[in-house]
Amino acid sequence: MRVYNTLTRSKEEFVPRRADAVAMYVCGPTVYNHIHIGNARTFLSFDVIRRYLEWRGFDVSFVRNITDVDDKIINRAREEQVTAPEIAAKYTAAFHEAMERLGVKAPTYEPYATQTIDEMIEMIERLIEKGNAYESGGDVYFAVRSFDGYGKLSGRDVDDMRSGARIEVGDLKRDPLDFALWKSAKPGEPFWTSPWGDGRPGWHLECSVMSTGHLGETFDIHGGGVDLVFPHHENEIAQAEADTGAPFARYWLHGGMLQINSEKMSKSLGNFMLLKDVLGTFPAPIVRLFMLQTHYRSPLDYSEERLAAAVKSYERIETAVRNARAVAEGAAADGAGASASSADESSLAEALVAAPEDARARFIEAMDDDFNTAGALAVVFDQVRLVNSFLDQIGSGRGAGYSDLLKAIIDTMLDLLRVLGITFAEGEDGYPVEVVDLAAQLAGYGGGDTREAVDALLASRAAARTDKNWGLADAVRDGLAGLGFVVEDTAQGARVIYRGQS
RNA sequence: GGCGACGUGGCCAAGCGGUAAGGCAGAGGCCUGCAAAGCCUUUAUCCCCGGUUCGAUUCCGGGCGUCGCCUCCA
Repeated sequence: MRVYNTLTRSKEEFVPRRADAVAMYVCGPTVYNHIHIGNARTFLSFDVIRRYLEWRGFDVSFVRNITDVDDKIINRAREEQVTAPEIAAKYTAAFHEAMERLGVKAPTYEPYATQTIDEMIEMIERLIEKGNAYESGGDVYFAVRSFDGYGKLSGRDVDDMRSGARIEVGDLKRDPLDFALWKSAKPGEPFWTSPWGDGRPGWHLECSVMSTGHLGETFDIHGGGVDLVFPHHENEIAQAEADTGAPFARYWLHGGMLQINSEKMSKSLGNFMLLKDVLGTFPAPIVRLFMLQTHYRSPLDYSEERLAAAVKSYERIETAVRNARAVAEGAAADGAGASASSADESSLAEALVAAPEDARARFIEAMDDDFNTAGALAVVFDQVRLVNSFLDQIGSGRGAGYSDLLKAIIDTMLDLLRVLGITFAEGEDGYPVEVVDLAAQLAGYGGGDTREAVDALLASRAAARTDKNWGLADAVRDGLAGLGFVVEDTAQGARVIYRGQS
């Protein structure tokens, strides 16, 4: 398995510190607002990485924090005239709900900054003791120049940065590059008691403390969006490595930005779409498919057109699964044996036999190469075409004998898609009540059950078609279409797919 | 200005030394009462210019263009 490591700017063989386990940390949200779809992309990327590592047999410890103390939270609380903890609680809950809706697995540990204050204070004390930090007017700063490796992650030279850094009048820093570990509290701000007076931790510190706290020194993977490389991750490294003297994280993985009109989506630019709103229009599997068709490190442009295209490709998979299942189940019911009736059919059958193992191998090959989800999806679509071609070849009613083969390939496809967190709803109903009226009108249905109504409509359409009463047959189909149903005539008879009203 | 990434068919996107996966869209054909779904066929001087190589989309240099970080940001 090879992964791109920002630290070395190259793809490296991935060797976790323990052969059978992976310790990974991903920077979680600062809970001052709903997360937008760009934030979601990063969480999704690392969710897939985590799922893949688990699928490959690693015991994954996945830590993702909640930063619930920060200037932005305080500002937001002021705006909304509530307390900072109320803001944090509100958006933490919203974050959890959104992650669940997106199908992002819950982390193994989810530490909160406000519950780690003691540990942070302890780290600051150690850093002061070692000469890497100093107190100044109630604040504590990290002395960037006291740490040799500063800039190694982002490829910066401390002296180059100096010219660009601004020095504010009355700054308490000794060096403009120094960053705050502890900020003294201003009136009305939340605070904790510390050896340097009442205050709160600076950004960056919580991640160093919480990651090493749960995963130990020199854990395997540290992830986040590329925009966190500097200064956030650079500072995390400085704090943690100055403290422990050991390497902080071994592989630094960074996700590319989600863009809109080729421009980074961000809250400060105001060009963002909230995840919860996007999920209101496009279900989680669609959003995942849309995002995973691009490599996680590449920029990805958001557009509704592309989401709509993802709907079509999702339906392509869904249809293949449904068709294969229908044939496999019908065949199993027949119980009769069958032999290939043509050369094409038998060569396709051979390909089908090899398909599950072949797909798995190619999927692994793609994912082992820095989590190439786009390549992995191509493998799935290849299986889709294989299955469809086969179904096309064997034609109607002759699936017998191929039932197990079809089931095996479908199971494999679904298994691979599950690694990407892309799932399919099973046997949902939720038909609109209007079908009952439609059935009363067109099929003489007298009951009140939506499923029965649909069955009655299909039965009346089948009868109409036998009588070549195309007018009635089409009226039924059009009526159902108006309610969000697609009618498909298959070898096993007519079938209805509910796509919802739109 | 400093650091970094990227530029592949109509749109999106893998591949990264032996002339190009996949998705969406388009065209033609098959199937269908008509559809839907599906199958088959079909669409690429891989941004430009040099260089290395038997051979480059793939490596190196230069150019042009787009984007990110350098301030809060996933």
